[in-house]
Amino acid sequence: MPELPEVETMVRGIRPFVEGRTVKAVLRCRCSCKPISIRPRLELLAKRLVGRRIESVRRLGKRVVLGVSDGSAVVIEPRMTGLMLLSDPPDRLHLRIEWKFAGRAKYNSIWFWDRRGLGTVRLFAPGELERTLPANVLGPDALLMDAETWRERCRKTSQPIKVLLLDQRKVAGIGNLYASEILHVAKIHPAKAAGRLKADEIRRLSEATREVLEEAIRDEGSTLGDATYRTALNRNGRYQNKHRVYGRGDETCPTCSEAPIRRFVQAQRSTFFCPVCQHR
DNA sequence: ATTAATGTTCAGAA
DNA sequence: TTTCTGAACATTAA
Repeated sequence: MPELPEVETMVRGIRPFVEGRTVKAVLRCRCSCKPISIRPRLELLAKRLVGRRIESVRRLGKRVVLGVSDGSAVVIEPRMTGLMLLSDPPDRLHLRIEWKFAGRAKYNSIWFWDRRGLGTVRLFAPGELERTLPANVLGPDALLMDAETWRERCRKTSQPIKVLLLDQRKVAGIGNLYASEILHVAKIHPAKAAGRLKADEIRRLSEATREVLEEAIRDEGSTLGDATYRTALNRNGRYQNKHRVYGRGDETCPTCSEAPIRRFVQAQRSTFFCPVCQHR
């Protein structure tokens, strides 16, 4: 499930083989499943991109953005199971789009692979991305948040802090897995109202967010047992080995060794926490 | 064999 | 305005 660390890993993985290169072709991969959402349709997308250079590869929240030489931008949204790959997809059946580049390097293509097919690919005209995703739609990046920004974002809301962490308008990049991990490190109960967090809880939240996300990036993200996330070069992430609570219901808390991790549902998603470390 | 669960985003309802 | 629910989809486990 690509969240900030996984998307950052994809971006860093493909960047050296994409930036500065000219698009030679954009191809639909043969795939018997329902087609994913591509706007404009693939033939038109190809026409707009072929012959142009990709000047930048960056991450916007949980999205991958390819900056094109004419000022337009390709935005890839992996959602649940989407991956950006340089080679070796988990299977060929769910390859969706291939971008081919002119010239010869170690890798001359990138692919968007997506098993469930909930991912999307969109071309934004110059300036359109800034208009479509203004600050009130996409909050500040989780890695750039300081304690003061956290305080402002959490103000005056009864939203449980775990639910707030998932709200991309409040803060961009955190998903279900890292929300549980961050709150455990910060020692904050996931159901606590964000607006009632004390100053030192806000400080811990700010520090835990950076700590968890940066370490997860160093470990190239989390590859769960039944999930399909891999790096651009078909490696497993390693951060799953360091998960403290996510997916560890009934296991003893690694921090206090005093209680089993508990699972409950918030906003229709699983939340994991330690009732001792994260009291009240 | 059917059903639930998985977790991100958006449309539409409350 | 804000908050919530269901749908999009494919696969696996129960």
